[in-house]
Amino acid sequence: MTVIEERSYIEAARREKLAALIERGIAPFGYRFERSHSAQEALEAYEEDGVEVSVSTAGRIVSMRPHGKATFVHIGDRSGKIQLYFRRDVLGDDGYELLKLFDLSDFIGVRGSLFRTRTQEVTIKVEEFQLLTKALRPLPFGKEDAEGEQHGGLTDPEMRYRQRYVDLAVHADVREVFILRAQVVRLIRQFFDGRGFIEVETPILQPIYGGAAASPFVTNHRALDTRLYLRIADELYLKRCIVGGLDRVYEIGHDFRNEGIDRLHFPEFTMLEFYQAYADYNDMMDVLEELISGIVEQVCGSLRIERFGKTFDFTRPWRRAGFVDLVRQHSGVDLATAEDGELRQRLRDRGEEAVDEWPRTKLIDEMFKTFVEPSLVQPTIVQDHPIEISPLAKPKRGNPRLAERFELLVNGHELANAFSELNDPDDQRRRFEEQAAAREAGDDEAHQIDEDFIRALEYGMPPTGGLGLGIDRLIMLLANRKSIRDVILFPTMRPKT
RNA sequence: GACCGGGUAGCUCAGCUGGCAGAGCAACGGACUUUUAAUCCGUAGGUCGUGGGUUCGAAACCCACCCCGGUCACCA
Repeated sequence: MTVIEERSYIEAARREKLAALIERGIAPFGYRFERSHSAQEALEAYEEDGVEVSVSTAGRIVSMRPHGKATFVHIGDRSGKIQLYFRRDVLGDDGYELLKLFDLSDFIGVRGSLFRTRTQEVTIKVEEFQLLTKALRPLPFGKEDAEGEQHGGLTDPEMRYRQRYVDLAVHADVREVFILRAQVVRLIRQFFDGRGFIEVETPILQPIYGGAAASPFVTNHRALDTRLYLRIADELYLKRCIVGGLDRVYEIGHDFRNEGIDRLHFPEFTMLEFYQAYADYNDMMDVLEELISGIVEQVCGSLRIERFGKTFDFTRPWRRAGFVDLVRQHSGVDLATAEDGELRQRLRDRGEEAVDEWPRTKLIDEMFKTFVEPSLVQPTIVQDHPIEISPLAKPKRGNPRLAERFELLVNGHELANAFSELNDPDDQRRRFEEQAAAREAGDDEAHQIDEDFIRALEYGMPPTGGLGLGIDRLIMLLANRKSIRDVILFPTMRPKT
């Protein structure tokens, strides 16, 4: 009893109804219900007045308008909403009285026939109904007026992320984002399966992390008494698959990077990586264009899409531009000849601080991010990065100071990164050693030396093109969402104390 | 990590220069058989993020802390 007294008066009222239901022998948490139609299907099944169409459907009560001896209720499922009409003279006194024990958010199942109300809304005239689940907490359903304007509802971002189930239950457009996400992932799998790729799963817990420049999460395996890292990329294991003769592989999975959180970054995110033997980075550009333009067209119905108040055109071919050329055009600096001091000065002029501690690799990267990235709105392939910032890519044919690498940028954000994969084990060892030296010098995001990976390359890896694509950022673009958290179902939050 | 903004009823929010903690929706009771932000009458509902301080008096002012958002930093 004290427990109930400590609850809010609203929950207490629902608990009282729960008790009243049990007293009447009604199970408040049902087992199943046979539906003949979803809400949407029921709306479509209506023919005309006088034609009897009987339907059984179920859903959550999202609005209720009692009028004495008749009551209007809307229930919703994933397909949409439908109105129910309960009449005392149809359901009998006892049956109709039961409605008073129902609340917003309860799940019910109904059977009845379709008709149109005076206001022309297709509605089920309920002949039988049953409670399927009693909700003990109310969902904050707002109200929608005639103009479709929302009143009330749920806006607190903290609750929307912490209790995503509430956000989903209340906002159809949030459900749409995750339905779209599932559709995109399905299209990706179809794309690669249709091209002779096989989907593989590589370790998430790794004794040595690599394949990107990032800080890892560290954990411990008790039985092996060993330190393990959560992967920051799939890359090095997928290339081992190529060494082993799998020829074309892809993986869709989570990578983990122990970094800050902002609109574009989240420590646990979804990456697609694929590797194709006997291909180079030019082939990867074609594959990527085909993949992305195909998804955009199938999901959005057009290659030109309006997002974030801009128009993006994914019609092939996309613009292609050289990394060094772009930096020269936007900053006047030639990375081939510029000294570190000049780069530092240019960045300092742009308000960057702490530039004195940055190694050259970081300076190059920042030059691009600061001067070039914001201006690349339309899909752009940026290619041929300086080799020192690309330790896993082959040198460019004809210019060994550059790497056969490209990134796809859309709306000033990196979406994908690809190489002609470095397959010379001695060169790979030298690159790792440079990385190790950088680590010594304090760059704790530089690669560790992965001896097993080098050994794999020594057995011989065919020429291979590889690519990584951030799924979350792709979904953000397609779903028109500004924050990566809006495309992740349950974003980790700091625990409440 | 730094700075800015926020945390008040179940939800959305107001609360001025310190003076009895409010509204709409939701809830509860009543009326109402085609309503749809239903309407009408009535009732109840609060650890004002937490802990200290100033004051006759603090939701408001001061200090510390917690949580969220944004910007920056970090982050290919």
